[in-house]
Amino acid sequence: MLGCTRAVPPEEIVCGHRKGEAIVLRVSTKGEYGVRIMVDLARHYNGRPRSLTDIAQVEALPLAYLEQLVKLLREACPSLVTSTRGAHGGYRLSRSPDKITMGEIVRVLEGPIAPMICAVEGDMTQVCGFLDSCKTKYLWAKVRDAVAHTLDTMTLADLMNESSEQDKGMPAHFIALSDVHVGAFYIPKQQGEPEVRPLS
Amino acid sequence: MLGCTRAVPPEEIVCGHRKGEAIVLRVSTKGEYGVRIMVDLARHYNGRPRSLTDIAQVEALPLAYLEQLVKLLREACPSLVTSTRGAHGGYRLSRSPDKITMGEIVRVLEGPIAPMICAVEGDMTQVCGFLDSCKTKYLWAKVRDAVAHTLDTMTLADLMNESSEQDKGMPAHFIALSDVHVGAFYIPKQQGEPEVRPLS
DNA sequence: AATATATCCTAGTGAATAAGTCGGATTAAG
DNA sequence: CTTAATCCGACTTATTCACTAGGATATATT
Repeated sequence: MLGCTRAVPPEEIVCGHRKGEAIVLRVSTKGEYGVRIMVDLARHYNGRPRSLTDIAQVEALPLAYLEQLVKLLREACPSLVTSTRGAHGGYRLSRSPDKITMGEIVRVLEGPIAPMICAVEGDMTQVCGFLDSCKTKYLWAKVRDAVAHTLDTMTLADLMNESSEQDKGMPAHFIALSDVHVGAFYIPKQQGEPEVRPLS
Repeated sequence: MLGCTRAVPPEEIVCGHRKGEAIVLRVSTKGEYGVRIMVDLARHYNGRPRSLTDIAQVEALPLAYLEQLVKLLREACPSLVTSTRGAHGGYRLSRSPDKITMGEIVRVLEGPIAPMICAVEGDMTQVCGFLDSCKTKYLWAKVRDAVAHTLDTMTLADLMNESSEQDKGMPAHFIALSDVHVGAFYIPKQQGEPEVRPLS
């Protein structure tokens, strides 16, 4: 249901990612697409294994790239998805959605949460001998903990239920510094009919 | 007092940034060095203007690069630093440290806070017409708000006072996923004596 | 058995960004 | 009038990102 790829030469229009947009604390497409995969799998939790081909088509994302991401999800310890090979194969969540936190997913896909490597999760005293005199350490550690807390207290099941209340306005008590407006959307060229018809 | 540059070919050792380290929600050197400049200026708040040459030497960062960053701080509206040109010139904070939030600094240096552009600060409804069916929007918006709240509720003055209590152990209730160990540090080759003697 | 449809695996690649570098112009203090 | 500083913009290089390519293997259906 989503049209959000990066490789869009003609019009350069995407959803979660676009080129040349200067924002901070970015999550790469690995994290974005990987979370999408997990949401899709959660949606089909009780059912036959779901193929990546289907996910790629519905989300309008490149299949070969998703294969790399799902590999990370499968090889994680403990694993997040299980696969069945062959025809009618596909992927399933290896646990129920309420047993999977978003922090787990994001860390598997993107690595530890840290604004910079001297503020990586866990013990930091080994990282930089200067840290005693480094006031900025405290700042980045606080940012890291805020993000980690947000991700670790939300499960995949929580996310599935959180689709309605956000529509009636977020708090939005922070200053809007950006002014992004996109008027059209990328429709991947497919051999058949595109089943997504965005913003006509 | 710090040795933390990126361009370190021989040994590849830095503080806040190192190459090839897979972490998520990264802040670039622009943000890191820029915050350092502000901390330095806050430390010298009541005094003669402080030259970038001095800051570059003390922090062991490239002067020409810092010039680009301080330009952002100066041209911001409202401005964060003011400059006086000529000999014995330099920079000063344009406000007292308790009137400057870390959020303001980071946004000036790095742009709006957003894990991805469809979760940029402010109104998001224009960004993606698919968002109704996009569960992941809620996740990234929450991450963004957590970061923004952390940065917006901390002033530069707060950061100056926060050097002691962090030493006696952070909460550290999050899982350590990384295991970063650095044994040595970069000492920039200077013509004279290096006044920083790290970890010897 | 053959075919179609999946997962699985490793390299490679082009574009974009990050992180500086370089050369010079302007301004003011001593 | 020399020195030390800010100011400015173009250029460069390394790294990372976001894929693409080309297969090998496994299994359900015909």
